[in-house]
Amino acid sequence: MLRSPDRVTLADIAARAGVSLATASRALSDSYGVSPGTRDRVRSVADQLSFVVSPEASRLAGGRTGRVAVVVPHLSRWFFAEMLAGVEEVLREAGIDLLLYNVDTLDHRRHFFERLPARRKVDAVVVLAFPVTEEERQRLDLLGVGIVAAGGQSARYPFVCIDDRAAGAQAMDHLLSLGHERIAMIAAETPLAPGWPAVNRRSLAYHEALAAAGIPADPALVRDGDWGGEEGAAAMADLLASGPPPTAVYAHSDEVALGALRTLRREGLRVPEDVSVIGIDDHPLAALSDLTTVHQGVREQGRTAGQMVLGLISQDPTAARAAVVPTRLVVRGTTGPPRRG
Amino acid sequence: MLRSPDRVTLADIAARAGVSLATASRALSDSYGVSPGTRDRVRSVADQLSFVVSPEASRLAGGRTGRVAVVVPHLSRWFFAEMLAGVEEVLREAGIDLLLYNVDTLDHRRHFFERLPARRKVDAVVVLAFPVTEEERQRLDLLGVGIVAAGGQSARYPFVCIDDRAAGAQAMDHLLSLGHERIAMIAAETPLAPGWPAVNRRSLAYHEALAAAGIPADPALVRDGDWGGEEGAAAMADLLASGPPPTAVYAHSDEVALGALRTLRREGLRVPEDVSVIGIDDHPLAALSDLTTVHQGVREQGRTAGQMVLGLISQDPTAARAAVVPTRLVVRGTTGPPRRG
DNA sequence: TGGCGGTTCGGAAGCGCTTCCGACATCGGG
DNA sequence: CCCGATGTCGGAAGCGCTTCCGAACCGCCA
Repeated sequence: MLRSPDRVTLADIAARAGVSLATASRALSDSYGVSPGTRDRVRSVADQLSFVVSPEASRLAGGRTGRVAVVVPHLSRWFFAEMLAGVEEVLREAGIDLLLYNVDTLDHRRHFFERLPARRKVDAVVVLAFPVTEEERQRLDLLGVGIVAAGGQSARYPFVCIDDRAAGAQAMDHLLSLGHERIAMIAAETPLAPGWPAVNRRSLAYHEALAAAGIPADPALVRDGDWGGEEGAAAMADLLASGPPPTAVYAHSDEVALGALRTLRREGLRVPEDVSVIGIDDHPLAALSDLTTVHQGVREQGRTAGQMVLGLISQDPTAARAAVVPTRLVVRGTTGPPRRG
Repeated sequence: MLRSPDRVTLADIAARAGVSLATASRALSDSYGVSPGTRDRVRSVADQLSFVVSPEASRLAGGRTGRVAVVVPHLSRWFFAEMLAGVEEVLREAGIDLLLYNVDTLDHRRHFFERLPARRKVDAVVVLAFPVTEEERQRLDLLGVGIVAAGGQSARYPFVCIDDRAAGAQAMDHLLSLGHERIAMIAAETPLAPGWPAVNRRSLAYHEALAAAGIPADPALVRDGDWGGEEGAAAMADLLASGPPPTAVYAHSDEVALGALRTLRREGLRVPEDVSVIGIDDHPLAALSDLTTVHQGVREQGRTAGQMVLGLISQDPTAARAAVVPTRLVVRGTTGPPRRG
């Protein structure tokens, strides 16, 4: 049995503070029944020795794990990583450790929900921007801990997200106010997340805005694809191949918009003179392409989700169960009025 | 059938297998001194009840934690997230949990090394693409566990990275072979990582390539900045403001290159007709801007790092202590021969 | 002054596992 | 046929903590 270099235990703290093991434990875990004086004394001794309770022992003895699992479907995409960073920030400040589970393929996803590797290891779970199926929800319930959904609603869990319908409306209104009428939409759908409500609501906004402007929707101007840039490029190519180009393109995400941009440029179309393009996200690299977009505070959503988790863990009944963070239009260089003619 | 909370213990397994607790433990952990027959019997009982040892109890009793910490300086950047995904992939397959620590500011970094939140919680640590100082190395040693550096060498830890000098040479050779002579360099340096060797070696490649081609280096064509796109844009602007434009720009990263690209376009310079631009990374979004670059297998580096960690944990003396993954030039649309004249 | 409810604290029993140590059986060689 | 080496296994002692239970003590009212 190998011993770690530092072997300060609760017993040492208790001894130095002149209290029993039981009291020391209560003092550190902020339990009921310890006088403020004693508590502070124990705490200061612990701080002084930079002592932290062994999570293993604590958990084993029936306490909390001090850990939260975050399940993320696509780690290497900015949106997810950024939101994860937000969650991490809050948890770190609270001294909670973050267990990461990436489920970027259907196989991994199935594996995760079948084996439930987080079982008995965490006090709560954050489901990052993907909708769980009913079956998965049942599996997750087996963990017996609180769950929050970040970046989208899911299975009645407490959630934090943006108003996708409003975001879509912001994008469409911008295009419409510039005078566009022939507006294409490249909708994003991911095989990992069939039926992700965000998509539908962003599509809904498209149709609503068109209707409100008295413009008949043309199904030939709508394409579906995955969230990636290459998919956006392909959809745009398909759009161009099958008829006269639209004067504007509303993409469900910045990555998709960037893909569309590349296709347009390769085809010799000028942006925004010939075609305007708008996305949603405000991806930092999209700014480098001068993409007009709708900004959403991704990191902020992550942070809010982190706070919700903290509330769940501490059983705080006043903790928020829903949060919608606002979005805002960011006009850059890829949108302009349509050409006269 | 899995119940929550799952209350099957080793004792149950032992009883059903007709052995003692001690033997059951040995059988499951593959220790010495158990006959093959007994071991298989215990294992099949465990499988049948889908039993897994409680990591808490196991660790408390002197076993491993089954956890690895990954320290990453900038989660939301593709490079780091992608590499993290690689590490996660390997660890997940091995049944190891991944504890994430993001240290994206100097404060967080100091906090991490001072408090060592990973203390007593992990079997190994992966330091993701940032160099630790001597002082930090000493703190890290306090953890008493193995450490591997991914995405760059650091403090004599086992490492996996690319050959930055070779990568830089690939980029420079491409530019030179196109006939460029007036080549600018936008070097990246991050405040989080002073003296990061990758930078120096990418710069070294610049000077070596120039020298080998018999072209005198012009200090006026070199700029330093952070890794971000905005910094690249600023550096490019500065470059343009202070003299006749170069015919080519060698950027230390794709994000920097994308920034330079934006500045060039805003200034009305055509790419690659007027100015060629090359980066390093092969960022997926850079492909959407048709950026010529040097590809590095980021995810692969992460996976390799994950395997090194596994080797460390299992005390495998044959485990590799160093890996250099190859890079390759990817020619796209932002480079071409210089204009005649 | 006696008794009572409330507060603060200590003793001690585990939580589920690993591993030291020693018991026992078996087996080959002298 | 006996003895020690070898191979298997069980008993039991923790690992560091939480929490139940009850003891001690406080102030207060009758």
